[in-house]
Amino acid sequence: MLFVCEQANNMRVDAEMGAAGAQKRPGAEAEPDVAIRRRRTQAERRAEAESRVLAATAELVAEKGIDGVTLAEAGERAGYSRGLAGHYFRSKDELLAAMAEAIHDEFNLQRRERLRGTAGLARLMATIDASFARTSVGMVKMRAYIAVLMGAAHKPALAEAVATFNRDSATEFGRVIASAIEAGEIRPDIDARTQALILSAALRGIMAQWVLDPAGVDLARIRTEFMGLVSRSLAQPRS
Amino acid sequence: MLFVCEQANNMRVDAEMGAAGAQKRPGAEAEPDVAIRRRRTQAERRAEAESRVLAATAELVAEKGIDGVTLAEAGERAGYSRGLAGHYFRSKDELLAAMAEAIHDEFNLQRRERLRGTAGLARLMATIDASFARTSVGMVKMRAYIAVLMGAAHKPALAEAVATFNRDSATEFGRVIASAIEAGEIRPDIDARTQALILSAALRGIMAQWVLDPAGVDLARIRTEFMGLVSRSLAQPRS
Amino acid sequence: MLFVCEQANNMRVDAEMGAAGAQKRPGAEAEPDVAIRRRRTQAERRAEAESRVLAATAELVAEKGIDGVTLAEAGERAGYSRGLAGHYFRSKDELLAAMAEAIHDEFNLQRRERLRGTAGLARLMATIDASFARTSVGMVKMRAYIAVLMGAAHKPALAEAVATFNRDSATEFGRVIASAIEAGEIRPDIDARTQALILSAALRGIMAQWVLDPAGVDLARIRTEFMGLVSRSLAQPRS
Amino acid sequence: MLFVCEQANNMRVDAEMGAAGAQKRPGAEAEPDVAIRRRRTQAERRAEAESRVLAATAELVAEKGIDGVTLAEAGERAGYSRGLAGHYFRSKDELLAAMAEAIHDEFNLQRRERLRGTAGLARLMATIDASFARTSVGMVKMRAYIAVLMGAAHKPALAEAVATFNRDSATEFGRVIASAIEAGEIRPDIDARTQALILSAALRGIMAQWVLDPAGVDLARIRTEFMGLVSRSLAQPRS
DNA sequence: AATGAATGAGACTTCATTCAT
DNA sequence: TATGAATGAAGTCTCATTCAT
Repeated sequence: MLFVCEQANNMRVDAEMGAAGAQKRPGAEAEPDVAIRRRRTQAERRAEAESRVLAATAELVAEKGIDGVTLAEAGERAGYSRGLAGHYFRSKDELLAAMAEAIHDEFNLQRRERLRGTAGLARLMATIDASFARTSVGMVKMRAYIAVLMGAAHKPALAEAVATFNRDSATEFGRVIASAIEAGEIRPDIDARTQALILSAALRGIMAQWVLDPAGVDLARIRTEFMGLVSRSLAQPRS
Repeated sequence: MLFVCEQANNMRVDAEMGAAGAQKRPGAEAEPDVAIRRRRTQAERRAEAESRVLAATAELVAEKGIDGVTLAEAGERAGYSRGLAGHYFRSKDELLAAMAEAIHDEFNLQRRERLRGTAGLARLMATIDASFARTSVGMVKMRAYIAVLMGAAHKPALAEAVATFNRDSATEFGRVIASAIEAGEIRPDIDARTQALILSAALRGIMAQWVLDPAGVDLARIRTEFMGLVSRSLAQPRS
Repeated sequence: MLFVCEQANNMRVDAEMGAAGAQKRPGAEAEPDVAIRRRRTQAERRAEAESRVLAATAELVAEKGIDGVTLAEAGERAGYSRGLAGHYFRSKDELLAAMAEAIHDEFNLQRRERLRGTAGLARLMATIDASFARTSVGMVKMRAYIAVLMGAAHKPALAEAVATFNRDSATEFGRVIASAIEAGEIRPDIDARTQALILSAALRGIMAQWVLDPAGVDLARIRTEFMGLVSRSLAQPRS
Repeated sequence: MLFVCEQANNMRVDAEMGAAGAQKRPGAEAEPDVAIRRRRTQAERRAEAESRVLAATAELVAEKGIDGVTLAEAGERAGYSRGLAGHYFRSKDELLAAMAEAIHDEFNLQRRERLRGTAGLARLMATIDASFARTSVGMVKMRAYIAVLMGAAHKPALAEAVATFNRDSATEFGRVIASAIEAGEIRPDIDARTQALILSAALRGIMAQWVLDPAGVDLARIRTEFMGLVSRSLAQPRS
């Protein structure tokens, strides 16, 4: 099971190639093609290995929690050696931060696709729907995501990443709500920023509850009821 | 099992002197009575020491997370020896479970007091309000509480306790909503059980967000908006 | 093979007992004798174990150098578990620092005994002689000592200890030379401080050479020649 | 094998450009000549790269000690890749041995220049002076030199090199002293070989002390006092 | 020739747990 | 009962070394 998240990995690859380009070593000028092809291949191998390690890390986080992961197991689960994860990410914190970013990027990608072409209240609903839709990719990523969110309380390396998530999420919701208010589709007597935070936090709480007890949480029903709750609560009342 | 003292760091000496004071109360009496009183004193000491250890554990969980706690530090933070926590609770898992129970008991006590004499929609609102009110005791317990909730995903010892929390919370909310529906104060076209789960999870999500970023979360405002959101959404519409 | 160095270990023991005394635990007042005897026994065991670990560390340093020592091996060589050295000294740096101090203390003790009742030029000669005499306790300690001295260049934890050694050595030599000058036994046209540094450093260089190549260094002959060299060089010329 | 460049951190680009400049010297010629020139260029590049790696290694040894050096860092510090040092020298031991030899060669070169045209006691003094003069090239090489000397105790790869150093140094001093005795400039009642060892070891001890604590060691003053000490001690007394 | 990807061994360090006092 | 001594397992991290490109 691999991460798609081409952004995160490509960025890494780009960085490497950039560095390699700047550091042209002697003897490479004669056969630039060969050199470039060689490096690309190395870089690709590395990118794929990193991707696999991140995916394996997510699995392990989902299974054992943030503190249950070990660098060695992440490497092995990815099909490599015990030392590889440490070799790439230097420390457990960095590994976790990279994993968090990868998941976040993937979620963002999904959300953007779902929101394409929506606006106003419909866009807000689509945003909420996208949160529930994430669960369709399976519980592993969601468990890892939730674990990262909570782990931020004690791991500075994660706190940074999570702060970004929060900013992104809050501004996204806030913008949508504000524009729906302007469009007259959402009642103007609410505070967009506060509502955004409430919705974001509530969705996370629901997802957390789901990953903790999938059998006890009927997610489809919750999705329906939650969206009804929100629309009844925020929709502009008919005058 | 409740926390007795808010400040876990009181010098142990104080505790001893308190106990000594209690011991010297009356005059001299017959043998059996002395034995009984002595035993009571021992039991009291033990209870107080346990209580302090649990409070210290909660502090440490709040600071460092479930996995950051160590038995030795729990004992020391409580003002006792490195070995005491292990001596009382045998293992780290049992210590954590006991701590979780203690926090839950305390929260329950608070809630019951707040709900006394309410009914229907008002009782639902009071229940929600009680959740926010918990935060007034400070962030330490709430952080520990959230940590326990999330830790349940990977620690069987906690899973049991958290399952109880969930049952309690869901039934409490569910009962209140159902009775409010019966009373005609809440619209009947919602599913009480699902709404209960949503509210419970949403509140937890909000609390989690708060403990993660207290400065970024205006809890008072959220309380107002959230209660408005709920009442608009659930209240029986005027026909 | 144990360190004698009662000072270092006693200090540790005292500290522990002092702490224990201050931290009187409840229930201990009734049988102070038992309590004290218990603690003393524990403390003694601990002191002996520490002493053995330090001696084992010195052996290992002599064999493999500062960086070749491992905490685990120090514990095992001392006849305990792999974890003990780490348990006592927390870190490799602290272990090495403690070992350095122990050796220094032992050397100081020896020197003081040898100097008892000497003065003037004779005292200077006795000081030099004491340096050579150290070698009689075997090469292990001397190798470890030299290793510590040089290791100070890269290990802050050792640098501190070695700075003390240097101060001690320089002031000792300096005082002796200065008083011999006053007594008219050493020519006054030399700088006592500089000569002290030269003698101290030269002796260390000789010892280093010896531990590096014991077969190639005839220490007895060097002792004679060196003392002749110094006395010819420093003695007050007959007018 | 000598160090070519004092500043190891010159950009590699400079080296390349220098080589390129050398390559463009004359005009176009016949095939074989071109081949030869090319090969010479390759060899030169290699020699320069090795030299830089060795210089970088000396820097790192000076900073972090023998065990603190890593192959990767040696390559990078020299301005090349992480793999180069390992590629050239196969193993860390060989790298260190090569570095030791390079430093020794450089020191020997300096000494020979200083001794040119001296004889007898003056030559002995010049030899001593040369030791102090080494310090003028900066502390880096001297620190590395001392580190190598001490490292020989535990690293077979260095032991061989250091044995050579010792032989060279002892024979050099021994020869000079013996010839000065023959010339009647040094008293005949000393043992040349032993004195040689003493002087050599003493100088090393002084240098070690200096690199450990440059601020606390007034090298100029020590040089003066030490040479005075030696000349007073060894010079043939006027009959 | 040169780079850097990958491995695996080993050290430090931290604790839960057991046990002696 | 309470303390803390001692063990040993595990995890993080760092590198020397090998190997593919």
